[in-house]
Amino acid sequence: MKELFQRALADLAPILQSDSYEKGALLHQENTVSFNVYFVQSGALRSFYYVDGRDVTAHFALEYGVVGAADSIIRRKKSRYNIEVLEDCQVSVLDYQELELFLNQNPGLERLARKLTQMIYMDLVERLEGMTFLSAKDRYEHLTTRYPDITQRVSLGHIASFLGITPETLSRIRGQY
Amino acid sequence: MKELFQRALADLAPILQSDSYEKGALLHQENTVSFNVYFVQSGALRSFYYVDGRDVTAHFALEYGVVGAADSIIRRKKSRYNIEVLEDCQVSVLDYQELELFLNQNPGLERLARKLTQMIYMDLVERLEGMTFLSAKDRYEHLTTRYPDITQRVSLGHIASFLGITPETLSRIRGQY
DNA sequence: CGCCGAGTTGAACTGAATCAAGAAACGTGG
DNA sequence: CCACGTTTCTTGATTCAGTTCAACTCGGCG
Repeated sequence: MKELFQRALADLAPILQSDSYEKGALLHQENTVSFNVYFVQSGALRSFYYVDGRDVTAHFALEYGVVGAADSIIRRKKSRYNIEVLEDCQVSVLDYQELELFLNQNPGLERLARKLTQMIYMDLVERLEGMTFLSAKDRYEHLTTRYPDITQRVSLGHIASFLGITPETLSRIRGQY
Repeated sequence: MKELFQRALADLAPILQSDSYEKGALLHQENTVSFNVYFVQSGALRSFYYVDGRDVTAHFALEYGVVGAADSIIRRKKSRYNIEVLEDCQVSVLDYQELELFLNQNPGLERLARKLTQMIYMDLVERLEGMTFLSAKDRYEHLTTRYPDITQRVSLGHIASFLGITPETLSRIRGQY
């Protein structure tokens, strides 16, 4: 992922914009349209949505991660997601519509764009598989194996909803060591 | 999806190959490499993999659906998936590597390819969300709403594993009407 | 200090899994 | 076309992972 990320930053530089945000900032609000894709250089963000009043984390983006309102970008409609800064961060922002124009003029970059999408896709496939047949504990361990420092960096409540369990269950899982 | 599917068939015709297969055929076997993408014109297929001996359906592809060994295509490695014909079917087969060459020569089709990928992606997003906070019953109802005839066409065991529940639970859900 | 949100702990409850036994449906060969 | 075996589906009893609700602890911050 990291190499691809770096290449994307380099090759898309002409249409990228660097920005930094503070913890707590809301980069995108549900029910609005946004074509922004954030490439995270440092810090941590998450996207989340509400399910009957309950805040559910859809995705975490740490260093070399990417986050955006995928539904808005793809369907060109208002998004169900919010994007929040969890740690002061430095990001490169890409406007997806600009990207499409840029790709028209630089077809040589199409392959890179495709690869990036594919990585994001495979990530989701893995998560889906985890959700269908792993126990809460196994899902937690899988997450911490992939992102060992995540528990130090984001609140356990957010991790719990990301894993599809309650904060209480997560606490008990963590307790049994 | 349907319109996009039709456009893809038309625009990619030069590199597509029509084929038909009988129920029971195994179009792809795990631990082998395959770059084939099947566009389903009629009939039904599924992809599945094994989790400690248990057969788990990853994806169904009915009319206007698409199926392939995504992991093999993306990572260019042996796949964990099998692809099986559930109903006699007519498909258009696309070799993903050929597609990439074809796209180099026809950059005008890049956008179509991207859209197709995006649809597939959003499908997965929805499924993931369903898995994280819907009950077994709700997931079943969601599936039958989207594909009303699926219960007549594919075995309940396959549907159960697709939904991440046991056949017994599915049977009970269906019984309570 | 004292509050407040985040995390923990406990007890009761519940949705779904498991194990086990039958009942249908299904296709294959006589 | 029927009989048989196999696979698929159903039903029941029990167990278990995870939820819910409620109370309590802790660390930071006004």
